[in-house]
Amino acid sequence: MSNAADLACLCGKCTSCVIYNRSVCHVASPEAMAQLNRISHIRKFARGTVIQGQGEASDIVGNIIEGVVKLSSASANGDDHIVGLLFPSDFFGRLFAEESRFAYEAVTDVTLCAMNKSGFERFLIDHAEVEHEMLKAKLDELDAVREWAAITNGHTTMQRVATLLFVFSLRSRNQHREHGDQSSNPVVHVPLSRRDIADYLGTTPETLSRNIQTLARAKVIRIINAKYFELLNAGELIRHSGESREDLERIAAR
Amino acid sequence: MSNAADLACLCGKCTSCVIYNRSVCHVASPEAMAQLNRISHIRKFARGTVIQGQGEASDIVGNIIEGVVKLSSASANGDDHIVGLLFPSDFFGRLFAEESRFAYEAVTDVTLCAMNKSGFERFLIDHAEVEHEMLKAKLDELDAVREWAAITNGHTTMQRVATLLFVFSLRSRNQHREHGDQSSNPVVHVPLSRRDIADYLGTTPETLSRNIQTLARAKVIRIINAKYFELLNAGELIRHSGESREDLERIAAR
DNA sequence: CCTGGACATTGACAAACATCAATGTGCGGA
DNA sequence: TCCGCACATTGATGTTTGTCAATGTCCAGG
Repeated sequence: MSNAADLACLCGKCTSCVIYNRSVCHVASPEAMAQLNRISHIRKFARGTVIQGQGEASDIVGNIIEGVVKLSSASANGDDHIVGLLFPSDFFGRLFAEESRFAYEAVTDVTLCAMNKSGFERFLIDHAEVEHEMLKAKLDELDAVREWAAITNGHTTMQRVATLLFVFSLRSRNQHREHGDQSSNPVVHVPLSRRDIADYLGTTPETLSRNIQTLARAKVIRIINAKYFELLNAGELIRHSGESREDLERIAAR
Repeated sequence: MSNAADLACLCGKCTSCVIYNRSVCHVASPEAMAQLNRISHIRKFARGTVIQGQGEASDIVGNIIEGVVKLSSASANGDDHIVGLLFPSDFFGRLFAEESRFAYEAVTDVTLCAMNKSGFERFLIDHAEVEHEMLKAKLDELDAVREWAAITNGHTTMQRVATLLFVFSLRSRNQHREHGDQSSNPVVHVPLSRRDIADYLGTTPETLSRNIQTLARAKVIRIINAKYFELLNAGELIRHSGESREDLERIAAR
């Protein structure tokens, strides 16, 4: 991809990058930052693109600047499960392994701050302070994955659906208000298809749909269209999730 | 615990430690190893002991030398879920966080190579090669947790039970043979109670028991007692798991 | 503007699972 | 050795969920 290189540093200096403060880059020294600027370049992927296939050799890593990426695992019998979602500022790719155990697929159009994997690995070994930050980020991610596993494991489908909707509502807080009206109800944007949501929650599109419609009939949410919901009654949604508000906020925070 | 300090270095030099080759320690330089010897000490916990409570301040970390530790998360409504199991050579505790999101409980009698958390954190920052190894270990763990989540998520209880039994059979391979007879069937040791297994698999003790009995009636396994099974037909067990043998071996490997 | 195809919803039914209750089993302490 | 208690198993039953099939809806491309 020759024009990928042309796009290098489109983000300007890393310090003006929109995800700078939330990504591991922010601990890099000026010298390190200059090197990051050299080895990174902006790449864009259209919705639906498999950026990295399951079991494929892994050669690209980086940070997500815009969009959502799903991490999925397909079992032998054909059905696949989404084991993670990556949002802006999340690190993308599998460091220090020959191949990736999971497929990475763009769920929306995605903009990536991409780097050559082995190049970034060398960078990390030379810059212990960034590697240290990476370790901390991965420890947080480990907690988050385990927490999500605990939720999908022992809860009813309704509880999972409510949890997902509320967590997404917290994530898109202040991002979407209908007509910019601050006094109207929050609008929740879930950029996944029903099938993807179902795979993420460990259920089927049919069961998922029934639960969403039940919440709508109970006037907890209003379905604007397939990917947008108006949150009518946050308290009821929390009640349906079976989690405490604090737990939900912690889950949304990462 | 005054006699804990007395037990320091009971394992002799770290290089002769039974888990040395599998733990992060093996990349430490002689100087680093000497320091590890100074800050670590052996601690033992009886079966059932909560080594660290959920949400408690985290001040102890280390490697598991012997025994099994469960990592669990209790939700507001009372039921708790096991989000991980730790075996010998696995790292114990939550680095670089004020408190632990999960409870750590000794499932069997446990021997730990324990260190003060902040002491080990300082050690890691001074020894980038060990921190690098820790990062690699945590990346592997992340893959493993996601893989396990994919299994518990979208499979039937029978598939999960078969998967667990087969993975444990691979882990205890060559460890248990009835009467030392190498030609007899493998003996699988599952050191968890039915409730713990159920919590780990996201089901109930009753459903779990029914599935185990079904496997026994089908002569896939023989129940020796509650925690020991003889593996009569590995191929059938794999078939019931719905996974490929390679996937199961990878899961068992970590 | 119309149309085709992908996606979402709804319905009917069967299978899997949780729950409640009772019975069986094995282990450790008196 | 016996007893009591925790744990495991079994049974009966109702709920939840997956599956199969049909219908409805939305959007992009002609």
